[in-house]
Amino acid sequence: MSQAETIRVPTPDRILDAAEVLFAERGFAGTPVRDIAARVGLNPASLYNHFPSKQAIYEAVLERGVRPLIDILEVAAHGELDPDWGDRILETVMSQLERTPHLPRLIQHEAVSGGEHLARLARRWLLPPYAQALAAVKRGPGPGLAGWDDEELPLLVIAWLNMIFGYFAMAPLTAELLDRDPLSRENLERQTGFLRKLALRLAGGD
Amino acid sequence: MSQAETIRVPTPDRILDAAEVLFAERGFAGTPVRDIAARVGLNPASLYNHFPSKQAIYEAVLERGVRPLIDILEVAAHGELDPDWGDRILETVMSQLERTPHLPRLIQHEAVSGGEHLARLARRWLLPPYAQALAAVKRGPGPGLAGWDDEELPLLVIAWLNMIFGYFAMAPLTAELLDRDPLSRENLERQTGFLRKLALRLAGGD
Amino acid sequence: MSQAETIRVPTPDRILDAAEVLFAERGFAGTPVRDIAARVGLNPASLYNHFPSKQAIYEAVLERGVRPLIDILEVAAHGELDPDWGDRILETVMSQLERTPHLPRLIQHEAVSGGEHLARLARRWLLPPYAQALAAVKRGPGPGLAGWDDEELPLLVIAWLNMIFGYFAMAPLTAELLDRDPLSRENLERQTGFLRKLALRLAGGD
Amino acid sequence: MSQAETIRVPTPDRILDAAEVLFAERGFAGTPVRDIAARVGLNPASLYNHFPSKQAIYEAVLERGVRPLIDILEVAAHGELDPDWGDRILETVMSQLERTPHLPRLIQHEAVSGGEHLARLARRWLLPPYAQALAAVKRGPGPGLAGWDDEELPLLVIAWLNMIFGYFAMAPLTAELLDRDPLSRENLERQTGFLRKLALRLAGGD
DNA sequence: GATGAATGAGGATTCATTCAT
DNA sequence: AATGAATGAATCCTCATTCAT
Repeated sequence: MSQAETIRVPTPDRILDAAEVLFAERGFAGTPVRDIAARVGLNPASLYNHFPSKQAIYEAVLERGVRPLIDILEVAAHGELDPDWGDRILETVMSQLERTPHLPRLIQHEAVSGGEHLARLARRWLLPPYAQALAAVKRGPGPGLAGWDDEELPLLVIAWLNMIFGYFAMAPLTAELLDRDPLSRENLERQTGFLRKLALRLAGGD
Repeated sequence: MSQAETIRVPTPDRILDAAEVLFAERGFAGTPVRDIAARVGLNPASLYNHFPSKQAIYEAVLERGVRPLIDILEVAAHGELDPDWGDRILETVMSQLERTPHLPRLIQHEAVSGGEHLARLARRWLLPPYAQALAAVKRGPGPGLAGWDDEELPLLVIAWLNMIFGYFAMAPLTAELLDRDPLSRENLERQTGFLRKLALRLAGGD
Repeated sequence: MSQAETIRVPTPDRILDAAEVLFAERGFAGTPVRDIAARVGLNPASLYNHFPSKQAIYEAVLERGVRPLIDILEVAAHGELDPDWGDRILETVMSQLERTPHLPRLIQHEAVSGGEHLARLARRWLLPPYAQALAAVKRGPGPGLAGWDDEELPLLVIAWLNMIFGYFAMAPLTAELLDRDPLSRENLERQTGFLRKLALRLAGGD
Repeated sequence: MSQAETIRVPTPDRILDAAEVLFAERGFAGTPVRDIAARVGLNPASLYNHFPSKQAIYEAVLERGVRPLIDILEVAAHGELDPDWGDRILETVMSQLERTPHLPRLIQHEAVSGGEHLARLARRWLLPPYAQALAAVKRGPGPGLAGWDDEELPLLVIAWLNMIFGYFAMAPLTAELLDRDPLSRENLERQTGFLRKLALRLAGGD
């Protein structure tokens, strides 16, 4: 346990850690390389010993952050479609996002920008899980999806994504509105419970 | 009719038009004044005849875009709470956002950044309508809000905002995912219908 | 006449003047933009109001310097082939180079580097006059070219160019060797006379 | 014979080999240490195990390249002044330059720059052979130097150097103009023959 | 109102060099 | 003898802004 303190996090990871926070807060253009370096306690030039460019850092941050989510969805997509299927995904995703609470903001930044980044981002990372989610929803897990047309399903998935990611991405704003920290463990659990309830209603099975 | 062509849009408005698009696409930091000027067909220096700073342009864009939304909510808050209350707001908001489709992305940029901008933004523009929306929901419009606790209502409002605004803000991404333009009149109407249906379910009145 | 003093040299020209000297002295890579700006009495950023890049400045310097030489050769190529033809070219070229004594060093820098610059340089500026010079020599001006094979003529032209340009380009070195300024009017005249005499010998018509 | 392949060129020499090419191509300022290292297949830091600085590498390259030329001239200066004296020097120099074809470009770079390097270069390496060449010419080797004034002799020597070195230094340019490799054995022999013929004419003895 | 020119501050990145390993 | 990581000083260039015209 005292060992944990002496574990040396490799420099590239420390760079990505710093960059993740800053990119999430201020976006790509709003984040000077210098600030990333300062946060790592490094000279800006040193970053270039580990990454060839700011752009590369950005992409590495995205890759590193999105990967676990994709894995979750992939596993879920191949898992059993028992009645708790939806709950399990929701809970896994929420607890993963709790670990990387900056990621949704980063993705939001990206999505909102709609630049070239996005194209690659969407094709490489978002399209597959989106397709999986859609497929899963169509196959109808446990509670069923009574009352939704097939052509409404994509909108449902998107609305769902907006609710989950939006909650994290909008955290700074929500904090202002609610006057409390939306990312605290307590509030995250409340939000998870809320979303589960909401899902139930949307599934419309009751 | 040929008059329409010769209508001279005042320069400040043309500046705000250009800035709105660019700020929405690339965020504040990612948008050089030069690009705004170029889009208006103006020398960068000329912008300073109309606005004192880039920052001022940004705030004017926000103000101009958010104002109508606030007005809508204010009117709605004082209007009659007939059974169609929710539908009317939804439709008015959606059609207003159709006219300024970049605005949600701008707000997203802001919300996601959580910088100083946001504080003012929230206090001046978002808190009031949020409070109104919350109050309205609590008073229980037409269909009622069966089954939600009082402390869940804020989360419900936020989720609702995320769904509405997210649809617009994520348009560039959604376009990739759905392979069609989410902001076309047809798709906007579909989304409005979808949200109405969704609201019904959330209200839980069935 | 006192008017001449008050003539304002346009800033772009002043930039090119400064750049010409520095590029000739230290080459492209060895010349910081900052130094060019300082020589003009300008902030480095200001250069970019007149030229889009350091590279563009470099090319403008070359273009501006080489143009008159090309014009000379073009005129000469179409002029009469009287016995003094060679002398006239030599004298015109020498007096032109006297006015832009840095140019040969610049060209030397370029030629010696053999990079992409050179390819364009050669094709656009040097090939035509070279071809003209070669053609002129072949048609045999006044004194004739007794004793040289056709296939030796290109080498003769090149050797000739090396002698003319080399004298200017090597001036810093020659100054060391001769212990006097090779670019002084007096020495330039001596060199011109020398080259004329040398040309006579090479032409072989003794 | 298979031994030739396994001969281990000492690292310092491999460094100088790489540096010679790059310095000749791009000059001192235009050549990053990193590129030299890469060409040797070494880490940039490793160069500093063999040379104390980039500058030192540069000077070592010059020293190594110029030394044989100096030796040639020294031998020649003390050799017999038989009628073939000039031819012998010419041929020895040409064949030496054939072995280090980058050297003239390097010297050109230096000469053209006229910086501090040059001063030392000239005093240490160029002045002595220049003086020798001048003396030799004055003493009048074989064919004699009919028709040149004493004060023209330095110019003659310089012109001569320009022709010899220029041919190598300008090779990249000449290749463009002549559309063939000026440094191929065949063309070098042609050039040697051409220069011999030219020397004869300049000596003016016929 | 519009603009060309100017500029201080800052932007990402490169460079030569050092040093612990 | 080699290297990965670090760094201060530059390097080219962009940016928001000012000001005289």
